[in-house]
Amino acid sequence: MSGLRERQKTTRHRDILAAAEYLFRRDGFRATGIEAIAARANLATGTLYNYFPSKGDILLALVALDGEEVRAAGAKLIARPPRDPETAITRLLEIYIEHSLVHLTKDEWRHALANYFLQPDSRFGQGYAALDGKLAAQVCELVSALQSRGSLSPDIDSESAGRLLFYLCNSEFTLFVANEAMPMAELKQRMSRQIAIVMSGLERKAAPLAEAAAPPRLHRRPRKAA
Amino acid sequence: MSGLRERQKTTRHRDILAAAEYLFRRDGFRATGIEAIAARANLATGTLYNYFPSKGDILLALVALDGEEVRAAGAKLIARPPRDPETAITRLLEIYIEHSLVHLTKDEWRHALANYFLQPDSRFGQGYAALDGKLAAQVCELVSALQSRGSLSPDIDSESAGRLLFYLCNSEFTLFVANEAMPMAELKQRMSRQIAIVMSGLERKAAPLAEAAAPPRLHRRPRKAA
DNA sequence: CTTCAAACATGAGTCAATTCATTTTTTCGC
DNA sequence: GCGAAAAAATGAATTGACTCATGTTTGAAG
Repeated sequence: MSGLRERQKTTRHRDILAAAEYLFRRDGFRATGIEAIAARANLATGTLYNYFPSKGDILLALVALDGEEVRAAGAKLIARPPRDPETAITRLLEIYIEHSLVHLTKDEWRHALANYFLQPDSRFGQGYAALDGKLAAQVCELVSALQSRGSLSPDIDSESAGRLLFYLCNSEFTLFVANEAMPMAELKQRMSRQIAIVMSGLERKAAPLAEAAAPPRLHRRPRKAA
Repeated sequence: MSGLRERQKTTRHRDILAAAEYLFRRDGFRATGIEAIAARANLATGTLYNYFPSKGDILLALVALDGEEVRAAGAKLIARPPRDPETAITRLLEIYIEHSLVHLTKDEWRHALANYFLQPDSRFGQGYAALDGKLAAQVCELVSALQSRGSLSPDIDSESAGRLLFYLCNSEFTLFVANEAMPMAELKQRMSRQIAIVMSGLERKAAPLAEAAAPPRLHRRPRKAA
């Protein structure tokens, strides 16, 4: 492909995101006008729309960038997870929520969530959904790893368990974001209580003697159909 | 209180909601203009804003009405819950999701969620949050009832467990709503898998021999009332 | 039955995101 | 290089939710 055009395109893409990142954080999403972003990125408002289909999509693109960082951080933990399974899960989910406010404010998260629901099928909406999917998959992966290491009962569908844990995290995060006043400590506390409950369902039943007498009732579920 | 004015106020309130309900469903939330709602309710656009602070708040008010119905339906089930605890929980959550599409479309739910995030602190945003809270509380109540009936382990915080179950439902519902194509059957299936996992953490541990060291009061088993 | 203040209704006006017809720039075959 | 086609840039026009200055109705005191 032609060099100049491609390069300018990427440059402008970056410029827009950088301008938006700065202004959204400084003035808030709502108060930041498209014109201001365009001006800061040295282009006309109309031009901006050649790069992003809407203001909301710019924000979702920023969230996606952030998400990629989180995914990488999570992957590191999964590579060498803590021994205690509950600690391992808790750590992973804490990585997610702790990272969440590094580059984005609660205001931005609220608007990102709103914009996702407004256009879940747009290119950037799908990007957001895909990100969520990747993180959920990461939790599933960790559960699976803990199972094959023998720390968790192998009888449970790691897919469902991972989803459950991720959605627990997500729901509490959502609540956290909707309440400007809630401190992160409270979010963590609420999360850890629920993690504990899930883990008690996932842990290897510590009743070796009884198992011989009464076979455990396994909650076997049909495998997810592709 | 003054009769005429109060009555006219309630009437108009109702008229607006009725008009919006009709138009949102027929044309979609976005395509429905404020002017159209106002016209159908026989008032000027400006007047409408004396009753609802924004278009989104009208939708949230509709959701709240719907939510009240769901709460009532849930209360009935709680009054006489199925014997099997997993069935009881599943039924309650299914009531929620089945009811969800009776009066509202996925499009409306998407916009309702978006509007909630845009204004979680507005009067109607808080109303939405309160509704969520009430439903979550209902699940907690059911868990608690199942505990005192002896169907579930009494050692678990019913508050956290209820929240966990409700959020599981909510998260999957959210996914369902974001994917126009997903059928309700898939939503139910995903939900039931995760419910199963949570329940295995809540159920009375069925390992009597191995639990010798555990506090004896765990083994109290009241007869089920006939 | 008047009168007045408060509450309510009105619709033209404002504001900001998005679109679009037009102009400018880039690419590429010759 | 040169001209036409394609791609990108532009900012004025559009759109639709929301506001506000103004006019109208209501309820109660005198």
